[in-house]
Amino acid sequence: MSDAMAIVRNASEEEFELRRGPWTLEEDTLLINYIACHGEGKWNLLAKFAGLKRTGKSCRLRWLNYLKPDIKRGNLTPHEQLLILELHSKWGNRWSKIAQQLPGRTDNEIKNYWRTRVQKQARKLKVESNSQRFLETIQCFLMPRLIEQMEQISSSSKSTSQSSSSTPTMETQNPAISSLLPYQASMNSDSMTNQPYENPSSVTSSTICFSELPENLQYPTSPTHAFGSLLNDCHYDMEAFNLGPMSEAGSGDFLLSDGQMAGGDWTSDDMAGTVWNMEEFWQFKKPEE
DNA sequence: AAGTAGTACAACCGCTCGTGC
DNA sequence: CGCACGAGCGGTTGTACTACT
Repeated sequence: MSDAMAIVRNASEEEFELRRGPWTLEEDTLLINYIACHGEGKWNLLAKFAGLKRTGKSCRLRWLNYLKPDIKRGNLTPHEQLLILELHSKWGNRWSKIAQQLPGRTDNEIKNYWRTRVQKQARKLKVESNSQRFLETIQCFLMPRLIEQMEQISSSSKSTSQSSSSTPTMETQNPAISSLLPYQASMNSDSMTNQPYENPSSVTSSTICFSELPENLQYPTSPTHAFGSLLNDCHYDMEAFNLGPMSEAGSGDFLLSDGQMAGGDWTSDDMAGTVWNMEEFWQFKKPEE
């Protein structure tokens, strides 16, 4: 059927018309109530018994991506963006696997983020989004800038807030994340030590300012090139960065320090305003054709 | 204010995988 | 082994919203 929004008739299976398109409040309520009473699973039967004129597939998707109580709304924090970049460099388009490391975020959301923001910039740069060159660009520029931004948030919050938050941290929310932190011991930045991360709630605006990038910044010909030119003043331990293809799990993975992960409520509304501005970032000089 | 372009994201589709018979 | 079915995954599309002219 060419008309994607057409009503599907399948008389052999259903005596009613299957609904498609946006969910209504009534449908959402039906689905929520049914799952509250009977739990998830058996989606086709669920759709039938809940009185929903939807496919089981559709119900499952609606629940997992939108209605589930622990779904986190709002912009991705710098920490989450960094984690996505890191995990994607490791696992590729394994969105569900990546989503498992970001509590409250769905694979769909992460996929959308990657396609609409990251890949779009790759296209602008005429860099193949899955190429080694693009991977290097991410590693050499995006990740350090995100780390720097998180560092700024950290130091800012330390100076303005001494109260420790009782809000669950990313680490405590998801033990899997804390297990992904071999990187912490390698980061030599003064504020990248293992100090507990304070609640950054005092930070209300922390959009990365990429105007700090050198005006004549060249597209990196190598990771070393990029780090050397950009991060000499940033106190990063270059040895700590695994600048290789990052495709293998294990030692040397580029991961966040414990201090970055713990203590801060990265999910707070304040942090939701910390949209990492990709457009500003990509202002550096495009590679020669 | 209106039209247009760009963006974000919800939803759908096709495919694969696992399981039970 | 092969089939049917449910579940899940990644890719793609449609559209509402926003920014820009």
